Amino acid sequence: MDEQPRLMHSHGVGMAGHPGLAQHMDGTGGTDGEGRKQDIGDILQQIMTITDQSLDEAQARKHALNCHRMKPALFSVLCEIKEKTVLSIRGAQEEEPPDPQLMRLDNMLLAEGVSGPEKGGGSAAAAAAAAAAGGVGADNSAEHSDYRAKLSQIRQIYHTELEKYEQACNEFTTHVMNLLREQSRTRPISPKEIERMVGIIHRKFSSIQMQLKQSTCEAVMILRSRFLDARRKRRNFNKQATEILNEYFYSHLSNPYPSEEAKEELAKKCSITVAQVSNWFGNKRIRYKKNIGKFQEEANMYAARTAVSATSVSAHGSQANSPSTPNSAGSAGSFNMSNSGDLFMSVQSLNGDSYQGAQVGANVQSQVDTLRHVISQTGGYSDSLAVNQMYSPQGINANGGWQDAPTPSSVTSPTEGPGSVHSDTSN
DNA sequence: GAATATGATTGTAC
DNA sequence: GTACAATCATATTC
Repeated sequence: MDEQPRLMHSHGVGMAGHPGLAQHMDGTGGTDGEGRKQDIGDILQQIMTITDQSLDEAQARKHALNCHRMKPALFSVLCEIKEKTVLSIRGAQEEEPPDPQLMRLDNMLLAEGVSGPEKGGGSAAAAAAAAAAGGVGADNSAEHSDYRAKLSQIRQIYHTELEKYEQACNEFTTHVMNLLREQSRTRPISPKEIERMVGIIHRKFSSIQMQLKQSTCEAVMILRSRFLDARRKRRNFNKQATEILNEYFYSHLSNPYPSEEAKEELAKKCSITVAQVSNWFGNKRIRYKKNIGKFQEEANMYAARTAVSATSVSAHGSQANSPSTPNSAGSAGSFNMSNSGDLFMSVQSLNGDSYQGAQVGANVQSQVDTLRHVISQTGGYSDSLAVNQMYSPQGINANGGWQDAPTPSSVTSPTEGPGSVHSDTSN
C-alpha cells in the first residue's frame, strides 16, 4: 500500500490521497461498512456484466462508474493488484537473444539477394549453380534471365508484403497505444506497460514476418531447384558432340576408357564438361554391353568411318589423331576427329579373310581390330575371325566387362601386351 | 500419349 | 576416386 501514491501518480490519474478499497471494506471507514460492501458488490457486478451490454449501454455504464463515489477506492485496489502483476512479469521482460532461425532466414535472403540491396544476386546464384551443374555456358543465358526475373518477382513480393506487415504493425501499435492511453484514465496503466505491450505486438508481427521470410526462402529454394537441378534441365548433346563421342567409343571399343587427357580433349571438342564425358562413356559402356545387337549398326558405321579416316590420314603419313587412350603409347598427336566422308570401307571388305591390315599400316590395323571386335561381339563374323588369327577376342569378357580385356585398344598400338589396364581403373 | 533414347544421379564394390 | 548398375527425369520419336 505504501506504493499506491507513486503508482497512481505515475498513471497521471490524480488519485493520490484517496483511501484504499481495503479501508472501505475493513470496517474502519465508519459504521456504514455493510452498505459500502453492498455498493462495491454492485459496482463489481456492473463491471462484470458490462461486456454483455450494447455499446451505448456500456458507454453509459462506464461513465456512471467513472463518476461513482467508490471509484477511487476500486482504482487503488486495481493499482495494487497491477503493481504485483507487473512485479511478477518483470522477470519475463528481459531482452531476448536474437532468434537463430530468424538469423538464418535473414542470412539466406541476404545471400540470395532477396533482402538487402539489389545486387544481381540472382544472376550470381544462377551462374554458380549452373557451373555446379556443369552445364554448357552458352545456352544458360536465357535460363539465367528467367531465373533472375523470377527471383526479382519473389523479391518484389517479399518487399511488398514486408512493407504491408510493417505498416500494419505500426498502425496496430498506434491503435493499441491510443487505446491504452485512453484506458489509463480509468485503469492504472504505466508507460512501461504500454512499452511492454508494444513489445508484444512487435514480437507477434515479427513471428508473422518470420513466416513470410520462411515462405520466401522456400520459394527461392524451389526456384533454385527448378532451375538448377541438372536432371530437370537435361539437354541432349548436340549431334556433333555425340558423333565425336561415338567415334571415340567405337574406335576404342576394345577399351573404351578414355584417359583424363582424352576426356578433357573430348570435353573441349564437344563443349561439355569432363564429368559429362565420363557420364557419357559410363552410360555408353553399360548400354552397349547390355544390348550389343542394338548398337551393331552404329558400331559398324563408326568403326568403318574411323577406319576410313585413319586410312586417309595414314596415306598422308600421319598418325591417327583421336584422343589417346591411356595405353596408347605414342598417340599424343593432335585431336582431330574429322570424318573423311565417303570413302566408306564396307564391312564386307573387312570380313576377316579378305582384309589385310598390313596394307594400311598400324593405324588402320587398329580400326580393323575394333571393327572386328564389333563384328565378333555381334556374333556375325566370329567364325571367320576365329580362324583368322589376326583378331584375338578382347574387350568384353565372359562376365560382360571390359576390365579383364587383355589388350586395351589403342589407335597406335593395337597389339599391346596383356598386362595393360585402362586408366579409369588405374587409380 | 506411349515408347524409346539419353544425360544425370545414386549406391555399391573395388 | 572410378566404374558399374540401377534408376530417375527429361527429351525425342512415332
